[in-house]
Amino acid sequence: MHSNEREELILSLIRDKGFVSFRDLERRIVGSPATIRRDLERLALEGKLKRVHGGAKRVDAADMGAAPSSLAGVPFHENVHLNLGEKQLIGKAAAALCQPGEGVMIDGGSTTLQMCPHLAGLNLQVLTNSLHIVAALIGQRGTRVLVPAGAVFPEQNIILSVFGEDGMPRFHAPRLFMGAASIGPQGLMQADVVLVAGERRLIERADEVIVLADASKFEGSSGNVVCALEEIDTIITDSRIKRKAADMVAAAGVRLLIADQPRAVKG
Amino acid sequence: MHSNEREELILSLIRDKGFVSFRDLERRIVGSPATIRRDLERLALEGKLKRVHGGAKRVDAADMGAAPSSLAGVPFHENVHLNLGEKQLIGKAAAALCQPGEGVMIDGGSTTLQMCPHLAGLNLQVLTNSLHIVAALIGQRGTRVLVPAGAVFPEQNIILSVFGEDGMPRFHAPRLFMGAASIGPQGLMQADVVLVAGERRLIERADEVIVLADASKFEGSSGNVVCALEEIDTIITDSRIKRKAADMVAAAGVRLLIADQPRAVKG
DNA sequence: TAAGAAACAAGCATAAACGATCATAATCGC
DNA sequence: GCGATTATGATCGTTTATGCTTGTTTCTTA
Repeated sequence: MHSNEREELILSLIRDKGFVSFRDLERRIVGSPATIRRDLERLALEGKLKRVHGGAKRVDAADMGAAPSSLAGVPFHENVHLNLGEKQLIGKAAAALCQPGEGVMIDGGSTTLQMCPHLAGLNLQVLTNSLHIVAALIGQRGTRVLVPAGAVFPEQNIILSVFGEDGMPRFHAPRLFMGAASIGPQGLMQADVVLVAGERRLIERADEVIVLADASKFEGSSGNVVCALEEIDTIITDSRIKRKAADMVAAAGVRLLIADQPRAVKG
Repeated sequence: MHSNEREELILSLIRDKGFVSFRDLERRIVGSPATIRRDLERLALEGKLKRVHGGAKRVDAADMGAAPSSLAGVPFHENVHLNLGEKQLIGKAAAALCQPGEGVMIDGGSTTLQMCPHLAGLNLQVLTNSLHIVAALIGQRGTRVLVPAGAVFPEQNIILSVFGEDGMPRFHAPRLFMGAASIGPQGLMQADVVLVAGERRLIERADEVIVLADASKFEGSSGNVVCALEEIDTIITDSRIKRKAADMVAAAGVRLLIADQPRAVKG
């Protein structure tokens, strides 16, 4: 029985009843409990199900960090579902890098979005140009949200300054958290050219640039270069990153954090 | 029987009847009383039900604490439904005052919000500090949304500049559309003092100040004065406005438009 | 108001489920 | 083919869910 078959079976069972017990899977699947667990783990990381003690269940909106605010009424990209579990772990690891009370910048993206739930209570001042991030942070106890001046770009749901200035002349932060469409030898890339200008400005204002990118981001390489690898200080990814990619990153002097293996720090 | 099944059963019973007795759950659930208690405890912690002696019941508004925006008078989401018909007419009349292609400013509020649907296709550039307005205009064909720099105030859902400047130094518009908590001899008033500073700044940037206020706004007079009647150029209201209020407005030299009787322009 | 019954909370024991680690087999890429 | 990577199976210590017991609180009713 191949992993494809198992995966299909598991997901179809969950689709039908919303939940499968581990014992049920043990009966239906030829294979050791360990294999089943690994299947569940993988599928959970991809955001296709949610693991619970004794089995697994369907993912619902509450698991995706959907913001209650009306701003979140803007349809999210399918991207949010992709590798959801990994993004949640990466987001949590990124949030752990924030010092209580400091100011940070958070760029828009489905991965950086997963930082937000973990920022409550840190009393941060968060500058972001992403309305998705604003919606996720709004109403969070102790978190102050700052936005630059500019025009709202509805497709990306971000604010970009239209005059030369953006009303945040003196803002500087110890840390900037960024997403990425892909990361390759050329550097960090975004699929959308509109994003680039805004991100360049954020980079200039940060002491440390931290990039949140799950392992899949190291595969393709299409897009517009935002910055070279050398400009990045830290990349947070997951353990499925290929050795080759990890070597490339290390060669550029970038610190690499593996979110799902907190102790394993390569580079 | 797994915790998911139990959870689903409990919540569905509560959804249907508003209450489940503990004995009822004991009969339906295979498991010890302790397990059921723990389920109820957990669900109550998640806010999905409210525990009462002998069972559990649906959570209602009284259990959820004061709504966050209720600090500023009537909560926004309730306010939206109040006098909705009049507000829609007033909003439509206000939108009719906009010239295609021009830049306008729209202050936050449940009445100004009703302008938004009628602005599509006018190719306006709208500066607003209200995230509610942003959400309503976003994705609208031909409308460009501008926001000032600043901190997001979650209770009012608006952006207020925190540094001296707001990144819109050269912005000036022929028209500003404002809401109001009440209008009296002292002038235009808002229930929330936080709103005042932001609105003052908008007023300074406008050639013409247009206030959207249904007739009920002329009754009470509690709040903080934003500007005197003389600073207002136009008020759009509905035909239920009292003669006395209309006279007061006219005496201040304000143009009064009646939204539900387009031809009747008093003053 | 006081006694009895029901409901409840807290602590403890146990078995199932879990995560981590290592070893082995299958697969892939050069 | 050979090394590297990946998938699988087995083991072990830890965590979690559940059930039971005990003592306390709350409701009922006489």
